[in-house]
Amino acid sequence: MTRRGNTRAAILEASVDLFGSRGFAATSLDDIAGRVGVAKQTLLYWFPSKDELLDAVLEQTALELATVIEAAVRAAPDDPLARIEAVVKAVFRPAVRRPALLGLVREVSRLSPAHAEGLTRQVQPFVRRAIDYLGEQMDAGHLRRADPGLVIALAYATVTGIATEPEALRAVEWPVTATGLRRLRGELVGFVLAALRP
Amino acid sequence: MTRRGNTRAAILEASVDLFGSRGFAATSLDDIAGRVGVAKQTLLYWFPSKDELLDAVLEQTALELATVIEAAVRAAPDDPLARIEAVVKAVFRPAVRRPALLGLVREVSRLSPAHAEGLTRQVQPFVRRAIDYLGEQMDAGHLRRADPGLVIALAYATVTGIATEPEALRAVEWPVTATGLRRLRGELVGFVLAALRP
DNA sequence: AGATTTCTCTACCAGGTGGTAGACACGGGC
DNA sequence: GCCCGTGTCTACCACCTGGTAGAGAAATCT
Repeated sequence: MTRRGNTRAAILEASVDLFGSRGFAATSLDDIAGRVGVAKQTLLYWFPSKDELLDAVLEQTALELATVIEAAVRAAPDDPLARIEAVVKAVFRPAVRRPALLGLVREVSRLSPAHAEGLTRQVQPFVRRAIDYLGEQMDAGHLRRADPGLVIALAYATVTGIATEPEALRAVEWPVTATGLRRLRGELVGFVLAALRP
Repeated sequence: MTRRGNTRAAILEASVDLFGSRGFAATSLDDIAGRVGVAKQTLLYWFPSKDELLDAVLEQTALELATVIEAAVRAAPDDPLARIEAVVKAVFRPAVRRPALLGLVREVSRLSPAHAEGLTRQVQPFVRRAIDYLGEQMDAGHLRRADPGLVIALAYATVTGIATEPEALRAVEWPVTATGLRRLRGELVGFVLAALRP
């Protein structure tokens, strides 16, 4: 049929969803192929092995998230709290629309160090810049004094955790509806900002 | 050889470690058996299937954590912030000693709803009590006004996230040494308390 | 002592896994 | 018209998975 050039993209998208929700090991190539509507061997034509498919998926995910975050930072005013709020909100949107995205990032800790390192290296410059920025703002008294690196890790853990663990929300009987999620976003921002305010 | 009655316990312990670190699907019965030093069929003697093994593992984990938390709450003074600090510290210890413990709790979101529900039901009374307590303390002005249920979920996400994602710490170049972890604990407590202080 | 229960093992199986080999269809360049 | 590269397929394989059947050793009971 000589599909349009989007087979590869469709495979990547389905892979993000399945790897991110069920986990890498729990997802078979047949699962992905089935969802895309293509034979397994077509996957192996585009990506020589499951491992390399994973690499590509991780890279694309990191890119997507980086783009979203970068745009949010650029659009926000200079105030650090406003910027942090913008980033949290920016990450929240894709997290809700496509929960598997952050789920995949989390999956990284379960994978081989080799895969993890790739993603780590990719976010490295962002982290570096964020640490510097937070450090300055703390020195200026605009943020609570703390270790900037850890603050990033903690905020990341909070946002990612709440977005990827629907069971935690069910446990506190939180309604997973549109309005419920909007309120959740508000509370999430409130929580993180309160943790960082001087 | 008629081992002492601890074969079952050894299987459970190894299962927590492996399910919690690699994930349920990525762990085979042979992996567990190998670590315990026993044949795979011995596992299937003690637990009729991999699924029921998982159930037992989840139940035991919930019990362990509940015990630790209960003890911490009981020992802490009546002040809500002091109690929260005590709980965070109490959870931090086992989380560092045995990272897979919390990793397993997190794995729940990837499993079938049936397994998740079991654990949810088990923590239900705790959550209920915690929500009531936080609500009262917020009314009394001892804590920042927010939705008590969500605050619990958020604090849980923060603690679990930071404890189960070594990659996040590596990304911000945090030293995973004894003193590094002690400082981490301090920053974690500081973060959560700052988020909850009125 | 003999029978029974408890615990662990070896041997095996059906089904699913990631991956290989190679055929077939299509389109563009000559 | 012919060839060649691209993209997709069917057929197949070696291996690993969870799980079954049943035997054997040791302790416990009678």
